[in-house]
This record gives sequence, C-alpha cells and structure tokens, in this order.
Amino acid sequence: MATTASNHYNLLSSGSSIVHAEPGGMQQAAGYRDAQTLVQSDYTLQSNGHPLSHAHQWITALSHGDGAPWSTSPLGQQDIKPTVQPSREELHSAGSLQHQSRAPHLVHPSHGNHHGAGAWRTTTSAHLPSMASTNGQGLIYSQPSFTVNGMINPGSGQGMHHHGLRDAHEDHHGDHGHQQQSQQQQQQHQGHHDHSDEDTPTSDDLEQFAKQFKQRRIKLGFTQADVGLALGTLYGNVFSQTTICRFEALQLSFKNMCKLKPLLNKWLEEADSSSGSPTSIDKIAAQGRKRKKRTSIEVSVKGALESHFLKCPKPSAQEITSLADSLQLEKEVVRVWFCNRRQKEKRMTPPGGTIPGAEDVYGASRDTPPHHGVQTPVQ
DNA sequence: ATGCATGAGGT
DNA sequence: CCTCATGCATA
Repeated sequence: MATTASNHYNLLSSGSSIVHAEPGGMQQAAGYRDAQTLVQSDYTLQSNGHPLSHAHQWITALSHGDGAPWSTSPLGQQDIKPTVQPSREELHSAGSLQHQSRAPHLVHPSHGNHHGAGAWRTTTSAHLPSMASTNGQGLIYSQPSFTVNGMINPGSGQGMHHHGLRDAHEDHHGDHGHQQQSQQQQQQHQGHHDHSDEDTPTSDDLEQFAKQFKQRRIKLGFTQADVGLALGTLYGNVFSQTTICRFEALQLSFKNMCKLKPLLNKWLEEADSSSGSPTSIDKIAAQGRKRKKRTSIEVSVKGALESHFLKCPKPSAQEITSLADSLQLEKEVVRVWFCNRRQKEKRMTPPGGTIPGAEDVYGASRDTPPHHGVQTPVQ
C-alpha cells in the first residue's frame, strides 16, 4: 500500500520532516501557511498565460510495449552548489509580461487515433553519433577559475541590456489540421540560419543546445536550481530545478523546449560574460497551498496500470473508476496517473538510442555512462 | 532525476 | 475531463 492510505491532505503537518536541508540552502520546503490566515490562493504568482490554444504539437506515438526503459539514468547526485549566494531580496515586480514564443504548431494528430508517425526527429536529421566531441559550433569558454562563492555583481544585475523579444508570430488557429509532415517541415524551410535563437529551432537544434547548455552550466559551476532562479530575476520567470533538468534532458514537449530555449540562451550569455551570478534570489513566497502528499504507487500496481495503459491510454471516467477500485487507489490518483503517462509519451527524448550518444543497447548493464565528453560532475 | 500533483485554459 | 506547463517532494 502506498504511504498515503487515506486521502487526507495534510494541512498543518508541514513541520514534519519534509524539509531537508540543502547544501546550498536553496530549495526550501515552502511552509504551508494556515488556511485560515489566508484562504485565498495566491498560488498563481507567475501566471504564464498560454496564448496558444490549439497549437497541436508534433505528434508522437511510440507505443512501446515495455515499461519505461528510457527512464534509466545512471546518475543520481544531489546538486551541490558551490555558490553560497547571499540572499538579496529585490522587489522586482515582473509586471511586464513577455511574449512567449509560439510553437511551431505542427501537425495535428489525427484525432485520437494512432499516430503512427514517429518521434520528433525521425529521419531527416542524420546526425552522427559524435557524442564525445559535442558539436563544433558553440565553443565552450573554459573559465579557468572563478570564485563562485564571492560572486560579484558587475552591475549587470537586472538593469543590463535587455533586448526585446524577437519572435512574435501569430497564433493561427483555425488553419491547422492538415499539416502532416510535422516537424520535418520546420527543418526544411530553414537552411539559412545558424543562429541559436530566433525562428523555431529544429529538434536537432534543441538537442544540441540542451547539451551545450548543460556543459557550460556545469563548467560555470551552476546548478540547475541556480539557473531557474536566475531566469526569474532576470526575466521574471522563475523556474524550478525540475524544469531546467527536464530541459537538459529533453524531457519537455517540443513546444515547451522552444519556449525555454531563448531564455536559457540569454542566461548563458549573461553567465558567460560575467561569469558571476548577480542573480538575486527571489522565490515566490510560500504558497499557502496544501499539496497532497505524493502517493507512492507500488510497483505491482504500476505494472497493472501500465498494462491498462497499453490497452487503453485514455480510459473513460467509468473505466478509471473501476480500475481505481480494483487497485484500491483513489480515482483521482488513477486519473492523474494516466494524464502523466500520456504526457510522458509526448515528451521529446526518444526512448532509447535515437539521441546521439545514447545508442545504448546495454541489455541489462546500463552502467556505461553514455556521455560526458567532459567529465561532468553532473551536479 | 523523476514520480505524482496542481492549475490554467480549452473542449 | 483533457492537455500542457511546471514544480514539490522523493528515490
């Protein structure tokens, strides 16, 4: 049985042991505020309105018949941040909302049916498995040494250069629905650009960028969490370690990747030009939101869910109910599980060796680190 | 690094 | 209720 047999949302049990001290003292568990004090949910601090509506993204099918073979990762370190940044509170109200680059809006999946198409980069991009040598493009400025601790703020904190956003496509809803080539099209109509940002990047671009980003980030001594915070102070959009991590691992949807790339790219410029992080931390205040304790689903139960998922990725409410009943789980848990499962299918990162340097067929021994052209401490 | 969760927005 | 973007809490 899971740890949470009952579906009670813990209201004030925040004082438990959920807070684990972080080496850098960064992510702290947000104390749950009393519901009585502020009943309102100020949770939506960083509202990011998605302008897009029916921009269906690249379809993806991948009905693998297995569990989740791709999720295996050999590394599992905690992030140790070398930087002990002082917390400067700066009230930078991110009142200005920035546009968000729209997705390439590619193909529209043929309604619920099986998309037989394929992964995101299918054929066209035949990149060589040059994993070790990264890519010839962006050089890595190797910073010999930098005091990560006493970060100095070169004054470029937040008043520095800030270019406007270039991309401003229109969401064209309405005329979608006949495209079928999916992202392959975007790769074709380019052919004359090699800048990092601007335009909708190709899947390959994203892949390369993500890789490079990670490398440089590490070389600069920043953790994923650092970057997330920096983006917040720099542009008003805070992101968590999770998101940065997923970006690097290409575990976001294509559209999402496109949206984040420009931001991260800017951060890179900043970071590498000043090699110091003036980033002031500013976490969104503790959101008084009782979050349901994470339900741990037993492996056996997961297996059952997997099976059902293979049979029917989108069970009806009724089915979910009965399934939940038979598995002795809350209906909501099951529903969410399916939602998350579907999302997983849509993410980039082809399961298995499609990505360069990951042609792993190590049947059982996956202890061969497929990457690290530069011995990455992999935070 | 990832599993489960929340919420906005769209049907 | 779904999809999608995101993140807390955890393994």
